[in-house]
Amino acid sequence: MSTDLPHTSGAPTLEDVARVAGVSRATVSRVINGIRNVAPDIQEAVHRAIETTGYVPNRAARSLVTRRTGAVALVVSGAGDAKGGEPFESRVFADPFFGRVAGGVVGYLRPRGIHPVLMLADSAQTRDDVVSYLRQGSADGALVVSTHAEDPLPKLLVDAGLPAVLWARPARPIPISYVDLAHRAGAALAADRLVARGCRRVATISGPFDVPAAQDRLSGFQEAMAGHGHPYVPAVEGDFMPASGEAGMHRLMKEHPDIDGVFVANDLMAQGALLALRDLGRRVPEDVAVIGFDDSAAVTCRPPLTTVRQPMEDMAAEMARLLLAHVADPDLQVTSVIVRPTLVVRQSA
Amino acid sequence: MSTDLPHTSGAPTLEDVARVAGVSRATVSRVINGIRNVAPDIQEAVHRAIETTGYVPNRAARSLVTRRTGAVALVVSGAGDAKGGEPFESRVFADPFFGRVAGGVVGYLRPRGIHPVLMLADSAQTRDDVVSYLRQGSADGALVVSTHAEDPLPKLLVDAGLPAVLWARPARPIPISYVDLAHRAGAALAADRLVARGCRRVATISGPFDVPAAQDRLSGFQEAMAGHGHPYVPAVEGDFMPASGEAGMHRLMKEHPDIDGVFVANDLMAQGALLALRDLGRRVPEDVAVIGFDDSAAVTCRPPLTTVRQPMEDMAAEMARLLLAHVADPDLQVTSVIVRPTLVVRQSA
DNA sequence: GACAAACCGGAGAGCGCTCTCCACTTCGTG
DNA sequence: CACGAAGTGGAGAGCGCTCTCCGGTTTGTC
Repeated sequence: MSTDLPHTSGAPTLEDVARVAGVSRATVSRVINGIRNVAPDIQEAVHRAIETTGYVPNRAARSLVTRRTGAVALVVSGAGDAKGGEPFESRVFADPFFGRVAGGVVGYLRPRGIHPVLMLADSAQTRDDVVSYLRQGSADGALVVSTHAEDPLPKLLVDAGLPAVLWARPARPIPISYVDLAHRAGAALAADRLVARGCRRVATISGPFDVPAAQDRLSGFQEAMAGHGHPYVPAVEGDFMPASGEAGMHRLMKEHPDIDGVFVANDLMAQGALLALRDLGRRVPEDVAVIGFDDSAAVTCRPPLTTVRQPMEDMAAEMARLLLAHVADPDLQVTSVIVRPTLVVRQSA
Repeated sequence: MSTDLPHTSGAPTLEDVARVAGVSRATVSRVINGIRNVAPDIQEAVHRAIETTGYVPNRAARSLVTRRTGAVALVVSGAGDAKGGEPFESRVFADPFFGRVAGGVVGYLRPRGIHPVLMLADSAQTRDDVVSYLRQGSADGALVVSTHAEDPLPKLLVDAGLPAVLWARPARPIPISYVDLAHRAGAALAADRLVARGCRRVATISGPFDVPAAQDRLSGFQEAMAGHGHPYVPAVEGDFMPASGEAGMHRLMKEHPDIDGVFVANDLMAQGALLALRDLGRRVPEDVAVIGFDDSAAVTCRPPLTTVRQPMEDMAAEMARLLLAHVADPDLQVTSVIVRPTLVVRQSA
């Protein structure tokens, strides 16, 4: 019969399905959303009608009434103008760190039928864009990874009453949920290992002092070394990039030629440090033991890097879980999840 | 006056703005969307009303009527079960290749106020999810990066009449727009360089034979070498990962100890090849010259890698541009954009 | 000064969906 | 056998926005 066809061109609507199934729109909606009891034979008829019409619910119409989108923003926030050269987006996404976080988020969200929207916030303008984006109901909440400590975005989100979860504790305390690593404990793991190996002259290459994680790793390491009877640990500051690890290692060896153990605040810099050590003719781990942090680039190093593993995928998944909880229950209390790192022993220490 | 306040709790709507500005909904809509002429003083009044109410248009309501979402899907498609071990999302996003593509896409899309939705398609189920996602109007089109040659997703998209643009030419010709690199020309650049340096015994480490780009790089290189009077070029197959480059290099040197130049089909494998060469005590470039491809990991190599640069960010931006054109005009003809690579000379050759 | 042409702003009809009533069955129970 | 409780499905009111008509007001032109 001709009335079985959609009445207008374009995608079939609920109305079309209802007509084909011989029921009302409301019933079809119930079947689709699994609400209340609908007699089995009618459910069956509706499913058949959906099948034959090729119906797919319209997301915009649905979220107009439910006030939910089934999307979350994954925003990378930082200072775009910090260093010249490449644009922010190139630097950010090229970092394996981001990739692993994205992987963890997607791994958790995908089975739940929700997808992350990639956003970058590197200026006042783009930060406002993120807030607007959420306010217009384009996403239900935000997962925020800040590259800079003083990032104002988290506060903007809190002030706007938008659900959000942060990667890492914010520099300035604000009422927002976050997931972080026990950096100090991780650094202590490295210190223990170095001492256990018999290293006597230990140094460290830290991350930028203005990022809390870098501070924690540094002070955690120094403290643990102090506990092992080494009150003074030479330290140089890097920027988490390989080149700074290389330069830092050179400086360290020049100033303290007898160093026999180094804790480097992330794997990327450790990679550079390894290069420097090789150039200087020092064997790793025989002459100098090296421990990295993150377990991000460890296997591609020569020798394979002993490192403090940060389970980024798990942490990212945890962020997603927390965010969905906040979205489901706006009154949910702010919480923090601190994950414990583990030491992965390979060959460099 | 009390009527200036939104009549209900929740976000202000067009209606609220209209009331405050003393005009109709339609006029506010016109001002916001910049359609037709609205008297300057009224525009002014509307803007003020928007300001005071803190109005933000509701995306769902808007796209319900415009049938546009202002979002595109960025889908990474491939075979998830190919190799055991880590889940697909971890492998994919950890690859700097993906990061650069994402960066290019975001760089182009962001100034236009549109954001990519990250999706993964690694099974029949998830491929259907992508199609459904687009069909329900959650995104206006798809940017597809396939990791596998026989990926069925592009065809599904074409069959569903959904706007989509591919990264790289599909293995099987289908009517879909794509952006690709002139791989053969790039390989020829490498051949020319090696020959110009005086290399006499040249070999190559190729990518997997089932990916078209790898084939093109291999045959393009062989052909160019033939043109230089070298009809036979020893070749081993890798999988684009560092370890396979290292293994390949060892095999090559064992079978042909007099090799003095190698073209490696991507930088990641070249990185591994460099490691192998160092282990074998060969100096680069004095004993063996090495040229990579992509310019992705080149600067972190020792020595810095001479490589064929693939401008991924530009290509990704071009994909985005093409997709938006297809979205704006559904009848737009299918096109392909082939980008020319350049040789970046560093120290390895 | 009259008439058309341009301009401006309002009314109102949906876009496709969810969800709250309500009416109608069908049971179980005293 | 009557009566309320539970279960089942329909009607209809919006969600917030865009956009087509249309009527009213200016402006230009002979």
